[in-house]
Amino acid sequence: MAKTVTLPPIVHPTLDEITVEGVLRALADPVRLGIVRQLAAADHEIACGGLTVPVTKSTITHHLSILRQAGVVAGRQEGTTRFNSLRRNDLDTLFPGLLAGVLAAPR
Amino acid sequence: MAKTVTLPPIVHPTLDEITVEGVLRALADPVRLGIVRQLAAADHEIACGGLTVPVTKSTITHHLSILRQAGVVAGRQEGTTRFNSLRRNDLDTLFPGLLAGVLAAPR
DNA sequence: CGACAATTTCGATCGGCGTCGTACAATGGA
DNA sequence: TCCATTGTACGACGCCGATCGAAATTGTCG
Repeated sequence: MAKTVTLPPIVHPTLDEITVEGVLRALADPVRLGIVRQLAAADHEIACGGLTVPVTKSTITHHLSILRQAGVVAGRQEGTTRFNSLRRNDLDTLFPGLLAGVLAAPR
Repeated sequence: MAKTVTLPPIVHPTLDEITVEGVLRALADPVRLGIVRQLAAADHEIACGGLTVPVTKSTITHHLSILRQAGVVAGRQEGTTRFNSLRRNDLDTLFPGLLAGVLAAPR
């Protein structure tokens, strides 16, 4: 059998668990905003190691955890690699225009 | 004489001085988010004392200062009273949809 | 099995920020 | 002139979060 999912499943908040304040807090950090921008620019998944950020790996893990708990980012496990993607549809549903407005900012 | 403007003029950032991260940081606080919601709901100016928030006066002053420095709120002095209003047009110009998305949130 | 690679977890540190109370300044009216 | 009202300035305190390094977990490949 090829099924080897021993890792604890990654938990994501459901739509009704996502709060606007949580999302704003998650986005209100330069490192996390950079991560979100990279995920939005390349509209495919990106592994932790594929992110360009000026912090260590463990700090990246911390930021991704916050982004996931806030409902901004989704994570998918594949082997030892974790692929991250923007929950664009969900965010657009809850807070239409928010993400677009943030990403429209030149800087 | 009726003209008595001796107070230091309130400074507001110009459009090119407003950053998305500054705005997000300003909005990422429950008290400040409440203030913004009140200003948005009543689309007229509100004095500091007219805001309903669970903190002391001096803390309100602090939060309004942050909101003003971030470019979210504009202040206008009239006598001893300071009237505050949302810089809705400016924010919509810089980050179209952001404010709408935030205000669309049920909670 | 053993080595390596990807990521997480843990513990510790350190700075920033939200909060308050008090004192202070400015304005307008009695 | 004196006082009430409105808001600001300042100092202090406590807590949360961003950061790092080291150790642990998990999976893959020889």
